[in-house]
Amino acid sequence: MATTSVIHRTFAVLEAVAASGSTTAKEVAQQLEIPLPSVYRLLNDLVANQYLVHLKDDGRFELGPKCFDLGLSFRQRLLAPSPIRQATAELHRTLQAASYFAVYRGADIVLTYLSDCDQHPRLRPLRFGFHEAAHATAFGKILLSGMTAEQRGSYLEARGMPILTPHTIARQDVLSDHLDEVSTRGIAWEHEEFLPRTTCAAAPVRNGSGMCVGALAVSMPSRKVTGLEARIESALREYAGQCSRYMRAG
Amino acid sequence: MATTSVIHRTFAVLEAVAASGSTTAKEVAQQLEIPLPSVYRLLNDLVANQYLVHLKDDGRFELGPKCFDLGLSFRQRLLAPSPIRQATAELHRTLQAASYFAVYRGADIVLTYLSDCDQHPRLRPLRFGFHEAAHATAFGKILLSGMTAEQRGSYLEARGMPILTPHTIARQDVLSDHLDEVSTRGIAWEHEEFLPRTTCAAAPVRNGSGMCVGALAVSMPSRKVTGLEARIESALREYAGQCSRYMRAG
DNA sequence: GCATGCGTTCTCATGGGGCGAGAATACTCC
DNA sequence: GGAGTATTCTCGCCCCATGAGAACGCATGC
Repeated sequence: MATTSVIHRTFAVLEAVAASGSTTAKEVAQQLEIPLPSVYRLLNDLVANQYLVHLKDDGRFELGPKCFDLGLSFRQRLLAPSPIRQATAELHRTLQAASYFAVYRGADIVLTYLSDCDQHPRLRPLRFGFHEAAHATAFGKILLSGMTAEQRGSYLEARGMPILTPHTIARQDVLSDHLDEVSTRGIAWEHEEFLPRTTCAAAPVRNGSGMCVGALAVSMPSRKVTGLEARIESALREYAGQCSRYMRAG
Repeated sequence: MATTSVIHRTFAVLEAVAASGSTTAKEVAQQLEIPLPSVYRLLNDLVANQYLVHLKDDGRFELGPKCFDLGLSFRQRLLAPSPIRQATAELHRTLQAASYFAVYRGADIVLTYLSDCDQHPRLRPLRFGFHEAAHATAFGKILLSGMTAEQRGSYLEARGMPILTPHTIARQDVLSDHLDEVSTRGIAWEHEEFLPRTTCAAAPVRNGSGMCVGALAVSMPSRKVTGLEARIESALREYAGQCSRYMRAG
């Protein structure tokens, strides 16, 4: 499948170490079904490149500093710019709800900022860099609705549409109709399709050409939403508009 | 030098992308002096493994989500346990100074927690995962003094003793004498050897066998230190003692 | 001291597959 | 439609990754 098997293997080893936190050459070998000498070669190469460290005491391997550096570089590159962060934080304050900002990244959809607090915590699986389940999140719907039909098709093809709750939209045609509506309304709602008892809403952020480039979203316990729909939508539009203004300027 | 050149090359490409934030195949090729087709092969393998993404719009390559995952795993593995973090934070509050906690990690010396605030900010280059310049930091001196002579020798051999300020100790024999003193006093001072106008101090944290396993440290503007030396030392000893107690228990 | 076990490295013959020049293709922008 | 650029394909060469097996180093136990 992958052209160069060495590289694939190397990352398999690296990820095996990452997953277990701390492991031995033997464990990696039997887990990945690679002969021991080869595993040692790979591990040593990874150590030489500072992606692993070899703990001499007990002969275990763990992640090395370069792994963290990569993470930092990724974060630095992707973190939403300060005006966007501010708008997201104000949305959080205004609606008393955890707020999110997401963008396209190549073919992907990625969360690049979150604003929450102890009273209004983020949804558990959501974090900076989150890039799954677009079909079941409000910001995902916004960004899916901004794609061309074929982009969206290959996106859903590649990732599938996992069923996360009884309300998750699991059929492409249903989703497609739903996204048309999202697109015309300029707001996406997500009612317990991602997590039980949780509702999200999102609005698009556009650049100078009017193209959708991002999504601003909030999450709330479903019981708190009733009656506030209009207020949520107008706040989303308001702050998404702020973001769009920044996008047009920059 | 590295046995498997493929792996070395692959990481060279990955790091080139990380360093530039966003780059093209051609730039990588001429920067690393690797023929273009080979660069594309490596880039595509990295994309296939989710360590890079290929931005279709402008044909640039950037870091992929797996990079962030690695960073998270590293952080999760290394972050100091909660009692240690609390002790470090209390030291910060007590002395009104940014506080740090560092440990051994294989042959390395790594910062695994920092506690600071706007009034008492951390030293700029210091961050979670920092693992350089042990000869010029207080916590580094503590942990170097806890090594055997040959461990320390090979450590300094491998990393050298870069001169960071006019006061940086740059000779191994001088450092060695200094570390003997540190070891007997049970406190390390660092006076503007790492950053100008900045002074640090550290105390060892020991496990049940009395072996040094960590270092608790503070940094302050040098002008604020005068007259407080005794108070700083006793607070360091106090909270390092708390950490040691935790280490004996765990 | 000798035996045992485990982690790690070495040796070496084999052949899979990585390599890179060059060409071909797929784009985009005038 | 043509020039320029980004990306992939082709293909034969030969390098070097591979893995079985053995050897080494270093514990611990008897």
